[in-house]
Amino acid sequence: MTATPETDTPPARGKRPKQGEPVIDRALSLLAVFSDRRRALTLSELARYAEMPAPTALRLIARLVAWGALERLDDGRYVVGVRLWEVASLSPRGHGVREIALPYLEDLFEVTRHHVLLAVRDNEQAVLIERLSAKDATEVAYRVGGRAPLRSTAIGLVLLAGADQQFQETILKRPPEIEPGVSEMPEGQLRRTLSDVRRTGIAMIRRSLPSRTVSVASPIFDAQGAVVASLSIVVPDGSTPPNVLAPAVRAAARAVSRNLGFQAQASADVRTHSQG
Amino acid sequence: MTATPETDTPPARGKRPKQGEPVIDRALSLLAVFSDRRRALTLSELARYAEMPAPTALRLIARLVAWGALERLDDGRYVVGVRLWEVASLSPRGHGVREIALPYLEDLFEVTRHHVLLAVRDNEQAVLIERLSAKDATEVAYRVGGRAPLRSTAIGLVLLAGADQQFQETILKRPPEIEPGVSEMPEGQLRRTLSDVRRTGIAMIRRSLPSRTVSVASPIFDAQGAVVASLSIVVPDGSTPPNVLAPAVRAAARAVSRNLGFQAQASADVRTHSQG
DNA sequence: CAATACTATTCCAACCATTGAAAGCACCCT
DNA sequence: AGGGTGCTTTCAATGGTTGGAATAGTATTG
Repeated sequence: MTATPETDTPPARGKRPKQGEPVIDRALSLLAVFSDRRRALTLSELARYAEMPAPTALRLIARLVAWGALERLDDGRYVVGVRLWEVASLSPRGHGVREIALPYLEDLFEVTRHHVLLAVRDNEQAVLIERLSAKDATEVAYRVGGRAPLRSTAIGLVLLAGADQQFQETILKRPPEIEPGVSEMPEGQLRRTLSDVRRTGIAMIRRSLPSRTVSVASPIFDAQGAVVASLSIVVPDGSTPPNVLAPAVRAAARAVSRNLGFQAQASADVRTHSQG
Repeated sequence: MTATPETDTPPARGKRPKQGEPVIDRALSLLAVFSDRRRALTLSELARYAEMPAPTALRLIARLVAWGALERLDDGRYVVGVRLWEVASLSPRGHGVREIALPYLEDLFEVTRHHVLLAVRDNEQAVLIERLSAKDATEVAYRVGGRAPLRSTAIGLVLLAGADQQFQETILKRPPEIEPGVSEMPEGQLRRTLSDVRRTGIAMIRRSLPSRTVSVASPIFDAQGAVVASLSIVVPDGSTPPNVLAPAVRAAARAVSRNLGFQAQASADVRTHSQG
């Protein structure tokens, strides 16, 4: 124990690395370290990925564990806790829509026996809120809680088509990302597609990875007529033809919309549409 | 909330009231304010319920919103954000079990067309992880993300019966809570019931509120043979008799267990059981 | 239409929770 | 035994944090 008040003890003081960041941000960055691939992490892993010293990480984690945001496994690793999940279940755009939509998703699922998806938009991506899949269903690209691109998925196109003009322009201007298995559309075609989606209430996309599938999606509106979510079905390419699926998907989406207080308009275009 | 000023507040000396609490705890206490009844809150509501000055609350909330843990509505109120939901979806005991169990829940649901529930234990309560319900199903007491007592629900009894001895004793010693609609068991009977649940793999409870229902639940085991979740079905009293439901519920629960890596033992008692 | 009441936001100087290097433990592996 | 890795505790310096006060905005009332 060095308890001697030294006078000449300025031992090459290293700069405090990342001091200055708000505590909450640090705590949240710890949570953000968790991902599909990283569901259980050790202290040092958390500290490393969140870029902070181990003692700091430990202190923050201790608080998070005490509250229940994280849980500690027997082997010492940390995982996201049920308490956090519990609070998160109050997210209107998370479990909120889900709760209302689920019965209709189930109906659609039972009839078709194919993947049924529900997603909302968060920033520039679609977040998968729910997915019903048969045990023996074809492989599917995205998991619940995961994110999907807006431009290259049916479920994303619907959300993009329903977003405010300004946001759409931002995305449209962006150079197409290259994603394997889907053919990205040039800006012109994308514009036309979005317009079609708005008009018909249906988006359709074919992709070849991870397996050859066709997706058909339709928008869910809230009471104000805004697109709040997107409902989609994914079937193996070559099984049920899309034009047969479309009415079922649209009907399911409409049913959910109605349940959200949306008054189906007599007019064809419910929302602002750009050009004819 | 009756605003009683001088409850435990020290002499109003103009001193900092509650300074000294870790920032994270405060931030988390803000999250904890949200509940089934309080899904959208104003700044002042949040500050009031979390017991902190408005400026402090605002500052913390700002960070939470920036990260996406909270979202701000057009009317200025705050709700739990999708980003938080996204991270929470990585909770092994939350979405984790759910993901694996869902297909089997669906099967059970389709066959029976009654409420199918999935829950895990968190502390002294059961947390509802999933609930499948028909659109026209009977009213049910608990919602997904909500909590249910261990002693007076079938789904809870299963979790209690599967908990470690020490925890069980703690609960058993506790005086029975009075919950309307269910008859609480005295300690002796409860002990016998728990033992039965362990032996048979089935818990059954009848309740009269919010409607007359019968619940049948069965444990889900992980690879180590520990009870990690509980699967239950809730039917209107007088419809399908419990002894008909039991096998179906047990089978579904076992199917999930197997999927979790549980090796069904030949022996009857898989886990430590107290006394015969 | 002013008065009242409430909520939201900005400011800022005092202050205490926060910080991370260092050192001590506890386990591996070889 | 020795080297390595990861976890935990300690502690003094410090800068993020704090909340009263003031201001602006908004709804309600007389």
